[in-house]
Amino acid sequence: MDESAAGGAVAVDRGIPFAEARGPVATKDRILDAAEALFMEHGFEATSLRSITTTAGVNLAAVNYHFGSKEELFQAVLTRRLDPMNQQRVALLTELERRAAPAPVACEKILSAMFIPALNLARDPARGGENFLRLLGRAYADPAPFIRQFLSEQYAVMISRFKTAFGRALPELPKKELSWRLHFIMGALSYTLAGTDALKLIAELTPSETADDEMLLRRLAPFLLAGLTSPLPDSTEVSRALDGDLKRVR
Amino acid sequence: MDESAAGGAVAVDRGIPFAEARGPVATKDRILDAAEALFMEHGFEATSLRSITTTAGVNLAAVNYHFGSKEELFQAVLTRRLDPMNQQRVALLTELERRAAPAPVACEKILSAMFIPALNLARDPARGGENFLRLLGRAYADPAPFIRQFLSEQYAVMISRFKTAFGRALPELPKKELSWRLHFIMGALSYTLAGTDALKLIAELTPSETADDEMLLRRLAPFLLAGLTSPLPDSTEVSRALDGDLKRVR
DNA sequence: TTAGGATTCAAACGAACGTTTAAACGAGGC
DNA sequence: GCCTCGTTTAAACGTTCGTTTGAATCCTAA
Repeated sequence: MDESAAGGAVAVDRGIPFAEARGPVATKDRILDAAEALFMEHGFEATSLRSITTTAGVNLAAVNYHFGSKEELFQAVLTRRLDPMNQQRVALLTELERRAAPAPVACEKILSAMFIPALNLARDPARGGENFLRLLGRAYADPAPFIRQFLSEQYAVMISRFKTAFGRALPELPKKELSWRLHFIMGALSYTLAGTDALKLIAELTPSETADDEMLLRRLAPFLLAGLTSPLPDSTEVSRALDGDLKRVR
Repeated sequence: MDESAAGGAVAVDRGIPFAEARGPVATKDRILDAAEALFMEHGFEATSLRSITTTAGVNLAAVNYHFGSKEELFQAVLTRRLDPMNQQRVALLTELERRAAPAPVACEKILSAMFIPALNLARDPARGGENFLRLLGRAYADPAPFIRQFLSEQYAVMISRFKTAFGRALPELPKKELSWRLHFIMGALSYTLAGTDALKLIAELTPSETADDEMLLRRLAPFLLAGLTSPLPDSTEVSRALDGDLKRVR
């Protein structure tokens, strides 16, 4: 069953194959679209296969037939958009490095290579594309082991490349500090993209404002660039403020 | 049933009440401790009441008897630690404002008033306290409506106070921009505290490093301060880099 | 046209879930 | 002593879940 499913996937991806189109959209794509929307809205655990197949207008057993399991379906939903995005990120960075060589690429350029593919994804006219980033942001924080492992593998190559690039752009910054700042950047990015309504309301931002991914990333990028290029933490004011006030509170 | 549960809670919180202690720890607290640990590890949906009551060593029906429902139990788990933390944040800020008056409190001081109570929570010797921040970070990204609404209400007062303080410290910054930056700060903070293993590994940080909440917040605070106090986004390099490169990629 | 593999379908499976029930328990007050 | 009431207990409730089954259906290739 796994064999047939994998074979079907290859055939579908290559365009109109032999005969598995049912109506305007093939079953597999209908499932992916419905799953993407529902996973995004309710999360992985709270989304049932029955709601997915009902929304997609396909039989309940179709998911297990085409994808094997609910977990594999979730990974397929992520892969469909994540894989091209990360490939585009690496391609952009490679092009930037080629142009700047032998000098290192500037920090703001490297950051833009991370953000532009995310922007393109946010503007994908394909159904659900404009909200996919929310699903991605939520997946980052999901405790399910299979999701965490999947994301680790998906991002490993890209993060490694960007870390090297940032290291060249910021030679004076210790490697460990760079690791932390990259961690913070990925955190702020994914959290912001997840766009939970809870804290949106707290920040007194209207839904129409938070729904505009492009404006969101345009504001986030300078914010993160400032943090990334800031002086070492031990010599800044907050650390001293923490030191002074902690003694008083403890 | 709700009445009796509420009455029991008050009695327990006041110390050793009439006669509801069963062993060293009362039933309600045993449930809260077990629920906190399991919710933290598996999330809300993936944690069953049976696993909680088994871990706590109490009867399955005890949760519905004492808390009413699984959702109310989750809120009780959060409230137990979140309420004191946010109250401490507001108290710290109030004290800072009293000392600085009539001048505005400096940004780094305001930030420290947000971070110090989180640090104290991370170091709480009470069982599970050191890992509670992870649960909190995950709750931020949870799509369940009752969680989002609960967090909104819990944070509304505190965020409003801090937003006003930041507004005084950064008078030249437009209100809208400040809202966004606060949103980014809350995002980076909660995401970092959630501490998903997936991206930890990506950042090549060892588990022992990421488990140290104090060091984590000490590195995060300067990072966020730099972003908070950075120049307006439209005049920075990233925005221009985005403008230039976007045309090429699109 | 026919054989055969891929796909769809209705139905059911067993397990796990949150919640409810009614009886049993245990300590204090009259 | 018995009655009361908060609490605990074992058992079962009804529902929903992901997955499996086996026959029906469709399309292509021979």
